[in-house]
Amino acid sequence: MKKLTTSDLFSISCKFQIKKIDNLTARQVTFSKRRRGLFKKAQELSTLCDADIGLIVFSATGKLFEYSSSSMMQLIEKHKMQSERDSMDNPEQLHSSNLLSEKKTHAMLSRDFVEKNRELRQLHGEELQGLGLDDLMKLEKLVEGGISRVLKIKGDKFMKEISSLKKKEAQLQEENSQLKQQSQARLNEEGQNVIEQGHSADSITNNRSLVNSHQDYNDSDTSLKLCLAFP
Amino acid sequence: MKKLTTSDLFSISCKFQIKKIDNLTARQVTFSKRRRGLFKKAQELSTLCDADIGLIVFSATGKLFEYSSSSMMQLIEKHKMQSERDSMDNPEQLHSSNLLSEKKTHAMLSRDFVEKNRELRQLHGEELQGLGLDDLMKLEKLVEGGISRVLKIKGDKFMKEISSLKKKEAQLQEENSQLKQQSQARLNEEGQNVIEQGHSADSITNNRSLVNSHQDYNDSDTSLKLCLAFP
DNA sequence: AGCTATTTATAATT
DNA sequence: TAATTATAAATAGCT
Repeated sequence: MKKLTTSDLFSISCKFQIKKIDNLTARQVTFSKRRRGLFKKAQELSTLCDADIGLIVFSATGKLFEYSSSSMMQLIEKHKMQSERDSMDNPEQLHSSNLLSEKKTHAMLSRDFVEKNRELRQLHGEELQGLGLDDLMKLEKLVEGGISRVLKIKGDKFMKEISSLKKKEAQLQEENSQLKQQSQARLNEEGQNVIEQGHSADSITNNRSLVNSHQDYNDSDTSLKLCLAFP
Repeated sequence: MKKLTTSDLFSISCKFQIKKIDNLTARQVTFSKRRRGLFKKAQELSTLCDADIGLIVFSATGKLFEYSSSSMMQLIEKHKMQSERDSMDNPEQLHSSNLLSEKKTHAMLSRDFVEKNRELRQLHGEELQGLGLDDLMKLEKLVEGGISRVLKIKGDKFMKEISSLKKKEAQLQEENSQLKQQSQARLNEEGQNVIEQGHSADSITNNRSLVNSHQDYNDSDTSLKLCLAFP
């Protein structure tokens, strides 16, 4: 039996302290090894239990390592959605049914997509192992038969969502520019107003302070002109 | 020494097959155990090597489990940025005219999509005609090999575009509501103004018409109140 | 869920 | 960085 060292005695209850490794080299080596181990385990879990897994690791130096059993993007979207759904019991649930249904569609999409991908991978995986030609051909028919339908539906849904989003964007932009125009128009009318009734120092002062209180956004040019017009 | 069983012989090179566990119960148990293990290892790596780690696991049934050494949101943002930076070497890097590049992306996507579908259908068609087993298998490999890549890239692009659109939508909505607030605030101040200096019928009329010209959107309530306050 | 035999991961070392 | 090995940790198969 190996003799007991001080460090043995020190660490009887917990062999390896889990705390930041001081030595830089050791830390880097450990990072490398454990990272590989972690990724492997993630992959195993995903395969063994049919789980959808995403793993993002930033080294201390900021380098990115990532693994995902399907697509990181999808996974993140799915995660975002789940989070939102989980916090759906909170205030802003009155989210105009439009956005809601959109999210639903999107969620379903993600799920379908991930599932199909997994199905494909599984079939692919099984097929690579020792299957007979017959099985191979059966599988092939199965996969191929499904693919075009899946692709079509998936594509349609994506396109639908994208065009819906673009439409909404256009609407918002429209509304937005209207608001800006109106803002502008109002300022101009205020200017006219001042000119028309501006005969007492008092009213000028009033208007000036009114205008200035708004100059923290993009009409400030106009405001300035208005003010300077009255020496 | 323990005697060798059939299963021992079968699994000399690789003790545990990493493939989906058939038995549901066993799968669930393993999922539970390994998930815990994975999370623990993630946590350890994060602590030991000062890494920033995020781990997202969806069970086969869609239940979400997650771990992150800091904040999942931040991590995801960081990841997104990294990805963007990484793909900065590609065509659409002149992201200044955001919408333009987006349209380009979209167009390319559509084109890719249509093309791939056509390719698939063609292959499918060829294969249905009297090809030999060898050709069949070659084709299969070709198609299958390509599909996952295509699906992955396509999905990623779609997701990217969608989340970009959503982001833009959020921004617009934000800007929009700010504009509305400002509009509101100004109307209120105008109201005050009217009260303070409102001694001539002229000025009232002026203000009223000004207000009315804006009532085609949601401040109309306030506008009405303002108007009615002066019989 | 808890136990144990066994496999796997990994810290230390070269 | 890559092997090697002794040891710790994880976990599959049971109960």
